[in-house]
Amino acid sequence: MSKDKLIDYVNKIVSLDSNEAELFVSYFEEVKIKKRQFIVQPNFTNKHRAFIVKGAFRTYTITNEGQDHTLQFGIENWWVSDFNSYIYQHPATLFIVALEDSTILQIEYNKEQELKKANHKFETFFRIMAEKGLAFEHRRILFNLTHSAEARYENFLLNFPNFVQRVPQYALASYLGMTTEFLSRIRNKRTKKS
Amino acid sequence: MSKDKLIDYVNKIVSLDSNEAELFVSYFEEVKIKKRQFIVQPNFTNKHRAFIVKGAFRTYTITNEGQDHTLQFGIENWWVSDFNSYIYQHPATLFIVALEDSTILQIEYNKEQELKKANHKFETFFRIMAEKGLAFEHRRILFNLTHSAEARYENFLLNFPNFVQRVPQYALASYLGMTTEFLSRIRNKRTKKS
DNA sequence: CTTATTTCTTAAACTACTTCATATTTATTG
DNA sequence: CAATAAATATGAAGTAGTTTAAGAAATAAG
Repeated sequence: MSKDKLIDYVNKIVSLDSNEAELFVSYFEEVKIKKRQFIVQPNFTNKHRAFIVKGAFRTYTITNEGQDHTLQFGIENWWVSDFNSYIYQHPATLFIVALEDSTILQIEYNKEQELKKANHKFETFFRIMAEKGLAFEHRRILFNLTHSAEARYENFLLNFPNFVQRVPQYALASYLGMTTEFLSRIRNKRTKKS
Repeated sequence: MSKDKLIDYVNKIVSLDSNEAELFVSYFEEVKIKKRQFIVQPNFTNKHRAFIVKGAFRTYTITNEGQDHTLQFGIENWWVSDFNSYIYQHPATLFIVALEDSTILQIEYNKEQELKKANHKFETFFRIMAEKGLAFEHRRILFNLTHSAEARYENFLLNFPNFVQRVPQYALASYLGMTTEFLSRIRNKRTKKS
Protein backbone atom coordinates (compact mmCIF):
# COMPACT_ATOMS: atom_id res chain seq x y z
CA MET A 1 0.00 0.00 0.00
CA SER A 2 1.22 3.46 -0.84
CA LYS A 3 1.03 4.74 2.74
CA ASP A 4 3.75 2.24 3.63
CA LYS A 5 6.18 4.20 1.49
CA LEU A 6 5.49 7.28 3.57
CA ILE A 7 5.85 5.35 6.81
CA ASP A 8 9.19 3.99 5.67
CA TYR A 9 10.28 7.47 4.78
CA VAL A 10 9.29 8.96 8.14
CA ASN A 11 10.78 6.03 10.04
CA LYS A 12 14.19 6.74 8.57
CA ILE A 13 14.08 10.15 10.24
CA VAL A 14 12.23 9.47 13.50
CA SER A 15 11.36 5.96 14.62
CA LEU A 16 7.65 5.46 15.16
CA ASP A 17 5.80 2.55 16.69
CA SER A 18 2.92 1.14 14.66
CA ASN A 19 0.26 3.27 16.38
CA GLU A 20 2.20 6.43 15.74
CA ALA A 21 2.82 5.43 12.13
CA GLU A 22 -0.88 4.75 11.64
CA LEU A 23 -1.82 8.09 13.14
CA PHE A 24 0.73 9.92 11.03
CA VAL A 25 -0.43 8.59 7.69
CA SER A 26 -4.10 8.92 8.60
CA TYR A 27 -3.65 12.67 8.13
CA PHE A 28 -2.72 12.15 4.50
CA GLU A 29 -4.94 11.64 1.51
CA GLU A 30 -3.93 9.84 -1.66
CA VAL A 31 -4.46 11.69 -4.93
CA LYS A 32 -3.74 10.67 -8.51
CA ILE A 33 -2.42 13.36 -10.81
CA LYS A 34 -2.28 13.11 -14.58
CA LYS A 35 0.73 14.21 -16.60
CA ARG A 36 0.59 17.97 -17.33
CA GLN A 37 -1.86 18.55 -14.50
CA PHE A 38 -1.07 21.40 -12.09
CA ILE A 39 -1.25 20.93 -8.35
CA VAL A 40 -0.21 24.51 -7.54
CA GLN A 41 -0.66 27.73 -9.50
CA PRO A 42 0.26 31.38 -8.88
CA ASN A 43 -2.24 33.44 -6.87
CA PHE A 44 -3.87 30.39 -5.33
CA THR A 45 -2.64 29.54 -1.85
CA ASN A 46 -0.85 26.20 -1.71
CA LYS A 47 -3.00 24.39 0.85
CA HIS A 48 -1.22 21.03 0.81
CA ARG A 49 2.22 19.56 1.18
CA ALA A 50 2.64 16.47 -0.97
CA PHE A 51 4.77 13.34 -0.68
CA ILE A 52 5.41 11.75 -4.06
CA VAL A 53 4.55 8.06 -4.05
CA LYS A 54 4.99 7.64 -7.79
CA GLY A 55 5.75 10.03 -10.62
CA ALA A 56 7.59 13.30 -11.08
CA PHE A 57 6.90 17.00 -10.64
CA ARG A 58 8.43 20.31 -11.58
CA THR A 59 8.19 23.54 -9.55
CA TYR A 60 8.80 26.67 -11.60
CA THR A 61 7.97 30.28 -12.27
CA ILE A 62 7.43 32.31 -15.42
CA THR A 63 8.83 35.84 -15.52
CA ASN A 64 7.09 38.85 -17.04
CA GLU A 65 9.33 38.38 -20.07
CA GLY A 66 7.97 34.87 -20.45
CA GLN A 67 11.07 33.05 -19.28
CA ASP A 68 10.62 29.79 -17.45
CA HIS A 69 12.77 29.04 -14.38
CA THR A 70 12.74 25.83 -12.41
CA LEU A 71 13.15 25.88 -8.64
CA GLN A 72 12.85 22.15 -8.00
CA PHE A 73 12.18 18.71 -9.35
CA GLY A 74 10.70 15.88 -7.34
CA ILE A 75 10.33 12.16 -7.90
CA GLU A 76 9.38 9.22 -5.66
CA ASN A 77 10.08 9.87 -1.97
CA TRP A 78 10.48 13.61 -2.43
CA TRP A 79 8.14 16.29 -1.16
CA VAL A 80 6.65 19.07 -3.27
CA SER A 81 5.05 22.38 -2.46
CA ASP A 82 5.46 26.07 -3.11
CA PHE A 83 7.15 26.21 0.26
CA ASN A 84 6.77 29.96 0.73
CA SER A 85 3.10 29.76 -0.08
CA TYR A 86 2.55 26.71 2.07
CA ILE A 87 4.25 27.72 5.31
CA TYR A 88 2.98 31.30 5.28
CA GLN A 89 -0.36 30.38 3.69
CA HIS A 90 0.07 33.22 1.22
CA PRO A 91 -0.80 33.09 -2.47
CA ALA A 92 1.62 30.98 -4.47
CA THR A 93 4.03 32.44 -6.99
CA LEU A 94 4.97 29.10 -8.49
CA PHE A 95 3.52 26.48 -10.76
CA ILE A 96 3.82 22.83 -9.84
CA VAL A 97 3.10 20.46 -12.68
CA ALA A 98 3.19 16.69 -13.03
CA LEU A 99 5.81 15.53 -15.51
CA GLU A 100 4.32 12.03 -15.50
CA ASP A 101 1.12 10.37 -14.31
CA SER A 102 1.68 10.47 -10.57
CA THR A 103 0.38 9.48 -7.17
CA ILE A 104 0.85 11.72 -4.16
CA LEU A 105 -0.04 11.66 -0.48
CA GLN A 106 -1.06 15.12 0.59
CA ILE A 107 -1.68 16.75 3.93
CA GLU A 108 -3.69 19.91 4.43
CA TYR A 109 -1.95 22.82 6.17
CA ASN A 110 -4.13 22.90 9.31
CA LYS A 111 -3.98 19.13 9.62
CA GLU A 112 -0.21 19.33 9.57
CA GLN A 113 -0.30 21.79 12.46
CA GLU A 114 -2.50 19.39 14.44
CA LEU A 115 -0.19 16.53 13.65
CA LYS A 116 2.86 18.39 14.90
CA LYS A 117 1.06 19.29 18.11
CA ALA A 118 -0.12 15.74 18.66
CA ASN A 119 3.31 14.19 19.07
CA HIS A 120 6.75 15.60 19.73
CA LYS A 121 8.23 13.10 17.28
CA PHE A 122 6.12 14.48 14.44
CA GLU A 123 7.34 17.96 15.22
CA THR A 124 10.88 16.61 15.17
CA PHE A 125 10.24 14.98 11.83
CA PHE A 126 9.20 18.24 10.18
CA ARG A 127 12.07 20.06 11.87
CA ILE A 128 14.62 17.64 10.45
CA MET A 129 13.02 17.78 6.99
CA ALA A 130 13.28 21.56 6.97
CA GLU A 131 16.87 21.47 8.24
CA LYS A 132 17.95 19.00 5.59
CA GLY A 133 16.19 21.06 2.96
CA LEU A 134 17.94 24.19 4.13
CA ALA A 135 21.33 22.48 4.21
CA PHE A 136 20.69 21.22 0.68
CA GLU A 137 19.83 24.69 -0.61
CA HIS A 138 22.96 26.11 1.00
CA ARG A 139 25.05 23.62 -0.92
CA ARG A 140 23.16 24.45 -4.08
CA ILE A 141 23.60 28.22 -3.73
CA LEU A 142 27.30 27.83 -3.07
CA PHE A 143 27.75 25.47 -5.96
CA ASN A 144 25.93 27.84 -8.28
CA LEU A 145 28.05 30.76 -7.11
CA THR A 146 31.30 28.90 -7.58
CA HIS A 147 30.87 26.88 -10.78
CA SER A 148 30.40 27.30 -14.51
CA ALA A 149 27.34 26.11 -16.41
CA GLU A 150 29.18 22.99 -17.53
CA ALA A 151 30.31 22.13 -14.01
CA ARG A 152 26.77 22.62 -12.70
CA TYR A 153 25.48 20.15 -15.25
CA GLU A 154 28.20 17.60 -14.47
CA ASN A 155 27.39 17.96 -10.80
CA PHE A 156 23.70 17.37 -11.43
CA LEU A 157 24.49 14.23 -13.42
CA LEU A 158 26.61 12.99 -10.59
CA ASN A 159 24.13 13.73 -7.81
CA PHE A 160 20.84 13.04 -9.58
CA PRO A 161 21.50 10.54 -12.37
CA ASN A 162 17.97 9.16 -12.00
CA PHE A 163 16.38 12.56 -12.56
CA VAL A 164 18.11 13.25 -15.83
CA GLN A 165 16.12 10.84 -18.00
CA ARG A 166 12.83 12.01 -16.50
CA VAL A 167 12.97 15.79 -16.86
CA PRO A 168 12.84 17.71 -20.13
CA GLN A 169 16.07 19.39 -21.10
CA TYR A 170 14.67 22.90 -21.16
CA ALA A 171 13.49 22.41 -17.58
CA LEU A 172 16.84 21.07 -16.44
CA ALA A 173 18.61 23.97 -18.14
CA SER A 174 16.39 26.46 -16.35
CA TYR A 175 17.03 24.67 -13.03
CA LEU A 176 20.76 24.93 -13.60
CA GLY A 177 20.58 28.58 -14.63
CA MET A 178 21.36 28.39 -18.34
CA THR A 179 19.46 28.29 -21.62
CA THR A 180 18.30 25.07 -23.20
CA GLU A 181 20.47 25.87 -26.23
CA PHE A 182 23.56 26.11 -24.10
CA LEU A 183 22.81 22.87 -22.28
CA SER A 184 22.31 21.21 -25.64
CA ARG A 185 25.83 22.31 -26.61
CA ILE A 186 27.31 21.06 -23.35
CA ARG A 187 25.67 17.66 -23.83
CA ASN A 188 26.77 17.45 -27.42
CA LYS A 189 30.35 18.28 -26.52
CA ARG A 190 30.32 15.60 -23.81
CA THR A 191 28.98 12.80 -25.98
CA LYS A 192 31.57 13.56 -28.66
CA LYS A 193 34.34 13.30 -26.06
CA SER A 194 33.36 9.92 -24.66
CA MET B 1 21.38 41.87 29.59
CA SER B 2 22.24 40.24 26.30
CA LYS B 3 20.26 37.07 26.98
CA ASP B 4 17.11 39.18 26.95
CA LYS B 5 17.65 39.84 23.26
CA LEU B 6 17.60 36.11 22.62
CA ILE B 7 14.50 35.63 24.75
CA ASP B 8 12.72 38.37 22.82
CA TYR B 9 13.72 36.72 19.60
CA VAL B 10 12.47 33.29 20.63
CA ASN B 11 9.27 34.71 22.07
CA LYS B 12 8.31 36.15 18.73
CA ILE B 13 8.28 32.63 17.33
CA VAL B 14 6.98 30.54 20.25
CA SER B 15 5.67 32.16 23.42
CA LEU B 16 7.53 31.03 26.50
CA ASP B 17 6.75 31.62 30.17
CA SER B 18 9.58 32.99 32.27
CA ASN B 19 10.76 29.57 33.47
CA GLU B 20 10.95 28.27 29.95
CA ALA B 21 12.75 31.38 28.78
CA GLU B 22 15.28 31.01 31.60
CA LEU B 23 15.86 27.39 30.76
CA PHE B 24 16.27 28.12 27.09
CA VAL B 25 18.93 30.77 27.47
CA SER B 26 20.76 28.84 30.18
CA TYR B 27 21.97 26.52 27.39
CA PHE B 28 23.74 29.42 25.70
CA GLU B 29 27.10 30.92 26.44
CA GLU B 30 28.10 34.49 25.67
CA VAL B 31 31.31 34.97 23.70
CA LYS B 32 33.05 38.13 22.50
CA ILE B 33 34.63 37.99 19.06
CA LYS B 34 37.10 40.54 17.72
CA LYS B 35 36.88 41.92 14.21
CA ARG B 36 38.66 39.62 11.70
CA GLN B 37 38.45 36.70 14.11
CA PHE B 38 37.16 33.39 12.71
CA ILE B 39 34.51 31.38 14.51
CA VAL B 40 34.38 28.60 11.89
CA GLN B 41 37.05 27.33 9.52
CA PRO B 42 37.14 24.58 6.85
CA ASN B 43 37.99 21.07 8.08
CA PHE B 44 37.02 21.83 11.66
CA THR B 45 33.52 20.70 12.61
CA ASN B 46 31.25 23.61 13.46
CA LYS B 47 30.29 22.68 17.03
CA HIS B 48 28.12 25.71 17.82
CA ARG B 49 25.19 27.61 16.47
CA ALA B 50 25.46 31.31 17.28
CA PHE B 51 22.91 34.07 17.82
CA ILE B 52 24.37 37.50 17.09
CA VAL B 53 23.77 39.90 19.97
CA LYS B 54 25.95 42.63 18.54
CA GLY B 55 28.20 42.86 15.49
CA ALA B 56 28.35 41.36 12.04
CA PHE B 57 29.64 38.17 10.41
CA ARG B 58 30.32 36.82 6.97
CA THR B 59 30.06 33.16 5.91
CA TYR B 60 32.08 32.35 2.79
CA THR B 61 34.20 29.88 0.90
CA ILE B 62 37.38 30.17 -1.13
CA THR B 63 37.64 28.11 -4.32
CA ASN B 64 40.77 26.32 -5.50
CA GLU B 65 41.30 29.22 -7.90
CA GLY B 66 41.34 31.57 -4.93
CA GLN B 67 37.96 33.16 -5.55
CA ASP B 68 35.96 34.25 -2.56
CA HIS B 69 32.18 33.57 -2.46
CA THR B 70 29.83 34.70 0.26
CA LEU B 71 26.96 32.46 1.34
CA GLN B 72 25.54 34.69 4.08
CA PHE B 73 25.85 37.80 6.16
CA GLY B 74 24.54 38.14 9.68
CA ILE B 75 23.99 41.08 12.01
CA GLU B 76 22.13 41.55 15.30
CA ASN B 77 19.29 39.04 15.77
CA TRP B 78 20.52 36.72 13.03
CA TRP B 79 22.00 33.26 13.49
CA VAL B 80 25.29 32.08 12.04
CA SER B 81 26.79 28.69 11.42
CA ASP B 82 28.12 26.54 8.63
CA PHE B 83 24.72 24.89 8.62
CA ASN B 84 25.80 21.75 6.75
CA SER B 85 28.67 21.26 9.14
CA TYR B 86 26.57 21.97 12.19
CA ILE B 87 23.52 19.79 11.58
CA TYR B 88 25.48 16.81 10.26
CA GLN B 89 28.46 17.40 12.56
CA HIS B 90 30.79 16.99 9.61
CA PRO B 91 33.89 19.07 8.93
CA ALA B 92 33.08 22.60 7.79
CA THR B 93 33.73 23.84 4.28
CA LEU B 94 33.13 27.47 5.12
CA PHE B 95 34.84 30.31 6.89
CA ILE B 96 32.86 32.49 9.27
CA VAL B 97 34.59 35.72 10.17
CA ALA B 98 33.59 38.70 12.29
CA LEU B 99 33.27 41.89 10.24
CA GLU B 100 33.13 43.96 13.45
CA ASP B 101 33.86 43.43 17.13
CA SER B 102 30.92 41.24 18.06
CA THR B 103 29.07 39.47 20.84
CA ILE B 104 27.37 36.14 20.26
CA LEU B 105 25.34 33.67 22.28
CA GLN B 106 26.33 30.19 21.26
CA ILE B 107 24.90 26.75 21.94
CA GLU B 108 26.83 23.53 21.59
CA TYR B 109 25.39 20.89 19.23
CA ASN B 110 24.64 18.24 21.87
CA LYS B 111 23.15 20.84 24.19
CA GLU B 112 20.82 21.90 21.42
CA GLN B 113 19.62 18.31 21.04
CA GLU B 114 18.91 18.16 24.78
CA LEU B 115 17.07 21.45 24.63
CA LYS B 116 14.82 20.27 21.83
CA LYS B 117 14.02 17.08 23.74
CA ALA B 118 13.29 18.99 26.93
CA ASN B 119 10.30 20.92 25.65
CA HIS B 120 8.08 20.54 22.62
CA LYS B 121 8.06 24.35 22.20
CA PHE B 122 11.82 24.42 21.78
CA GLU B 123 11.58 21.78 19.09
CA THR B 124 8.90 23.91 17.43
CA PHE B 125 11.16 26.94 17.63
CA PHE B 126 13.98 25.25 15.76
CA ARG B 127 11.52 23.81 13.26
CA ILE B 128 10.13 27.22 12.45
CA MET B 129 13.60 28.73 12.19
CA ALA B 130 14.63 26.09 9.67
CA GLU B 131 11.40 26.48 7.70
CA LYS B 132 11.79 30.24 7.47
CA GLY B 133 15.40 29.82 6.48
CA LEU B 134 14.43 27.37 3.76
CA ALA B 135 11.66 29.62 2.47
CA PHE B 136 14.14 32.49 2.38
CA GLU B 137 16.67 30.51 0.38
CA HIS B 138 13.98 29.45 -2.07
CA ARG B 139 13.18 33.09 -2.71
CA ARG B 140 16.87 33.83 -3.09
CA ILE B 141 17.53 31.03 -5.57
CA LEU B 142 14.55 32.06 -7.67
CA PHE B 143 15.54 35.70 -7.61
CA ASN B 144 19.07 34.83 -8.64
CA LEU B 145 17.80 32.66 -11.48
CA THR B 146 15.44 35.31 -12.77
CA HIS B 147 17.32 38.61 -12.42
CA SER B 148 20.36 40.44 -13.72
CA ALA B 149 23.30 41.51 -11.57
CA GLU B 150 21.92 45.03 -11.35
CA ALA B 151 18.46 43.86 -10.31
CA ARG B 152 19.98 41.59 -7.66
CA TYR B 153 21.83 44.53 -6.19
CA GLU B 154 18.72 46.75 -6.23
CA ASN B 155 16.80 44.00 -4.52
CA PHE B 156 19.44 43.66 -1.83
CA LEU B 157 19.35 47.40 -1.19
CA LEU B 158 15.60 47.22 -0.85
CA ASN B 159 15.50 44.19 1.45
CA PHE B 160 18.64 44.76 3.51
CA PRO B 161 19.39 48.48 3.56
CA ASN B 162 20.98 48.16 7.00
CA PHE B 163 23.45 45.52 5.81
CA VAL B 164 24.83 47.58 2.98
CA GLN B 165 26.86 50.02 5.04
CA ARG B 166 28.32 47.25 7.17
CA VAL B 167 29.66 44.77 4.63
CA PRO B 168 32.64 45.34 2.36
CA GLN B 169 31.74 45.75 -1.30
CA TYR B 170 33.77 42.79 -2.51
CA ALA B 171 31.88 40.58 -0.06
CA LEU B 172 28.51 41.90 -1.15
CA ALA B 173 29.46 41.41 -4.80
CA SER B 174 30.42 37.80 -4.10
CA TYR B 175 27.13 37.25 -2.24
CA LEU B 176 25.21 38.58 -5.21
CA GLY B 177 27.19 36.50 -7.70
CA MET B 178 29.22 39.17 -9.47
CA THR B 179 32.69 40.67 -9.30
CA THR B 180 33.53 43.64 -7.11
CA GLU B 181 34.51 45.58 -10.26
CA PHE B 182 31.11 45.05 -11.77
CA LEU B 183 29.31 46.05 -8.59
CA SER B 184 31.43 49.17 -8.46
CA ARG B 185 30.19 50.07 -11.95
CA ILE B 186 26.58 49.42 -11.02
CA ARG B 187 26.90 51.65 -7.96
CA ASN B 188 28.60 54.37 -9.92
CA LYS B 189 25.94 54.32 -12.61
CA ARG B 190 23.21 54.53 -9.94
CA THR B 191 24.69 57.51 -8.09
CA LYS B 192 25.08 59.41 -11.35
CA LYS B 193 21.42 58.81 -12.19
CA SER B 194 19.98 60.10 -8.92
C1' DC C 1 50.87 61.02 11.88
C1' DT C 2 53.36 58.08 8.42
C1' DT C 3 53.63 53.94 6.11
C1' DA C 4 51.72 49.67 4.68
C1' DT C 5 47.77 47.16 3.49
C1' DT C 6 43.30 46.56 2.03
C1' DT C 7 39.39 48.14 -0.54
C1' DC C 8 37.36 50.58 -4.30
C1' DT C 9 37.45 52.67 -9.04
C1' DT C 10 38.05 52.97 -13.96
C1' DA C 11 39.07 51.43 -18.54
C1' DA C 12 40.13 48.20 -22.22
C1' DA C 13 40.24 43.54 -23.87
C1' DC C 14 38.03 39.24 -23.45
C1' DT C 15 34.72 35.25 -22.89
C1' DA C 16 30.95 32.47 -21.16
C1' DC C 17 26.68 32.45 -22.11
C1' DT C 18 22.42 34.42 -24.56
C1' DT C 19 19.59 35.54 -28.41
C1' DC C 20 17.76 34.81 -32.71
C1' DA C 21 16.75 32.09 -36.55
C1' DT C 22 16.11 27.78 -38.73
C1' DA C 23 16.43 22.81 -39.17
C1' DT C 24 15.74 18.29 -37.10
C1' DT C 25 14.04 15.03 -34.05
C1' DT C 26 10.72 13.35 -30.78
C1' DA C 27 6.24 13.24 -28.68
C1' DT C 28 1.15 13.97 -28.88
C1' DT C 29 -3.29 13.79 -30.77
C1' DG C 30 -7.26 13.01 -33.76
C1' DC D 1 -0.47 6.23 -38.31
C1' DA D 2 -0.61 10.76 -40.37
C1' DA D 3 -0.52 15.28 -39.04
C1' DT D 4 0.66 18.63 -35.78
C1' DA D 5 2.88 20.34 -32.03
C1' DA D 6 6.63 20.37 -28.81
C1' DA D 7 11.42 19.67 -27.69
C1' DT D 8 16.15 19.52 -29.14
C1' DA D 9 20.14 20.81 -32.16
C1' DT D 10 23.15 23.90 -34.55
C1' DG D 11 25.26 28.16 -36.27
C1' DA D 12 26.08 33.09 -36.29
C1' DA D 13 25.84 37.45 -34.01
C1' DG D 14 25.37 39.93 -29.75
C1' DT D 15 25.98 41.18 -24.75
C1' DA D 16 26.24 40.92 -19.69
C1' DG D 17 29.57 40.23 -16.90
C1' DT D 18 34.79 38.88 -16.21
C1' DT D 19 39.61 39.58 -16.33
C1' DT D 20 43.63 42.13 -16.10
C1' DA D 21 46.01 46.04 -14.82
C1' DA D 22 47.00 50.19 -12.60
C1' DG D 23 45.77 54.16 -9.86
C1' DA D 24 43.02 56.40 -5.99
C1' DA D 25 40.88 56.21 -1.61
C1' DA D 26 40.18 54.45 2.75
C1' DT D 27 41.66 51.66 6.87
C1' DA D 28 44.82 49.63 9.78
C1' DA D 29 49.17 49.22 11.92
C1' DG D 30 53.54 50.70 13.62
